[in-house]
Amino acid sequence: MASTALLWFRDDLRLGDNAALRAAAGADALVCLYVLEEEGVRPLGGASQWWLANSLRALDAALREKGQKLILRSGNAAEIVPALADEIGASEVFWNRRYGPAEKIDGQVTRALKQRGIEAKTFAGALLHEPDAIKGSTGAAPKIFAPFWKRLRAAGDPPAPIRAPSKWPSTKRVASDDLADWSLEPTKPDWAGDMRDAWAPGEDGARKRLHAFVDGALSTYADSRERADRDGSSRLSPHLRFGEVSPTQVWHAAKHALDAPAKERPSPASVDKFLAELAWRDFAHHQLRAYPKIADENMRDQFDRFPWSEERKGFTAWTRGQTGYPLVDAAMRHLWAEGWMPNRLRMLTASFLIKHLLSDWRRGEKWFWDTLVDADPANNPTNWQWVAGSGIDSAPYFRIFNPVTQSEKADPDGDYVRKWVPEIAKLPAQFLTAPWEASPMELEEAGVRLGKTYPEPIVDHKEARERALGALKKMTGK
DNA sequence: ATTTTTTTTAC
DNA sequence: TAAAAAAAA
Repeated sequence: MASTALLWFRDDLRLGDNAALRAAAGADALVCLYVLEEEGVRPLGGASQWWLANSLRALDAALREKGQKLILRSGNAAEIVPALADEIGASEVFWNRRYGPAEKIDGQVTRALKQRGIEAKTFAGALLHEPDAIKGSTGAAPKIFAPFWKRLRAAGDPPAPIRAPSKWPSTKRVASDDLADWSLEPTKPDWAGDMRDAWAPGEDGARKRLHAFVDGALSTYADSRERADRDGSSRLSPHLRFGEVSPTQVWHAAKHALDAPAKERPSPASVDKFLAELAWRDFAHHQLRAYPKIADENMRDQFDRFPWSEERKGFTAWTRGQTGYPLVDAAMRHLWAEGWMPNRLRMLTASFLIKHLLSDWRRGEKWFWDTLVDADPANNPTNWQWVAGSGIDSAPYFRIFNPVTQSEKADPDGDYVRKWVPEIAKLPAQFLTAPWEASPMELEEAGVRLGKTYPEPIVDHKEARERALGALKKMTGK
């Protein structure tokens, strides 16, 4: 009897290194499905929705070249997947495993399929190593990154990536939603223009980005990643978020760069740093799994009694890039325009919101969730709790970034600030980190009127720092 | 994955 | 006296 397989795509919108796909392609007929889930997973923010729409289009186009197409359905996956499996007469349903609260849905799907006599076949592919593979001396995954990273390294390289199937089964005609009806992309104000220029969602875009990075910025990654004025980041985060490239593919590509001739070879320190960043992604997924409410609850409950400021004006100024601290503002405007900012500036802007404005980290996390194209249910809350100090493994409460010092280090010539805060672009570089220090004459020559064309700092750094240290110290009870 | 203050060291 | 290192937050 001819077999039919259902392949359920989720956060793995790729054909390469896709174990579930490889296995499903062994059937006689194949149907590929994506479900816009309305239950059991965190609803996507605006920027991520834009990315998803483009990634789904890219995946559908790639599948059509193979005689397939991507079937779209929306609703509760626990009902949709078994129903579709029934509809097409599938004997097996394939997917790559995901981790965290979404596992509950997958369990429901598995049980519903079993009742119908259909087998769920699941595979690894979302992380470098599956959560259960990394264990500390207690048998649980280490809750601190350093030992986690040590264990992950000790586990060795993840298995080599596998290729997309070379032979494809036939497909079946199945009704699909129309992507346009999902309204994932902006219409009235089309705010995605800068995103279209900055990104190429989809597996091809991911592959090109990976190669560009491995052949380019990786060589100086350890230093360049700290610089806002250089393209030192890999910019792979949204591709990884939607699984257009697997962390395994990225890991092996970075390691492979060490085999290049000496002249083109990246420094081992840079490769190591980059691999550690990849490991942070695994670490965050472990954290999400251990703390399903990581986006809503402090991991350290002493933060439950911290008197966060409910004030709105400062928060709004932060979201709009109007704090009066040029590097903070540049980064927040960059985020709004391209749906992304480099890691160092995420730390700086998050620190500013939490420590300088005393805003609850959850407000900031939600803003990033809505505006980042790479908004990830594990990474985003993990990193916000890290900056807040409320995470199990996190920065100590007294770690407060100085926005001026950071500006001097990350953007010494002011190129990044000039790009995103053009109203002060004519100021000499020395004042682009702190325009309030320029004399009235220098401000006038640059066409800057503080408080009019560009804000005065909404808080004084020294005062804000002392205020935060006092409040945080009081919270700890010491 | 820091900043600021204090202390030490090196001219 | 200034830079570097250490300590404290």
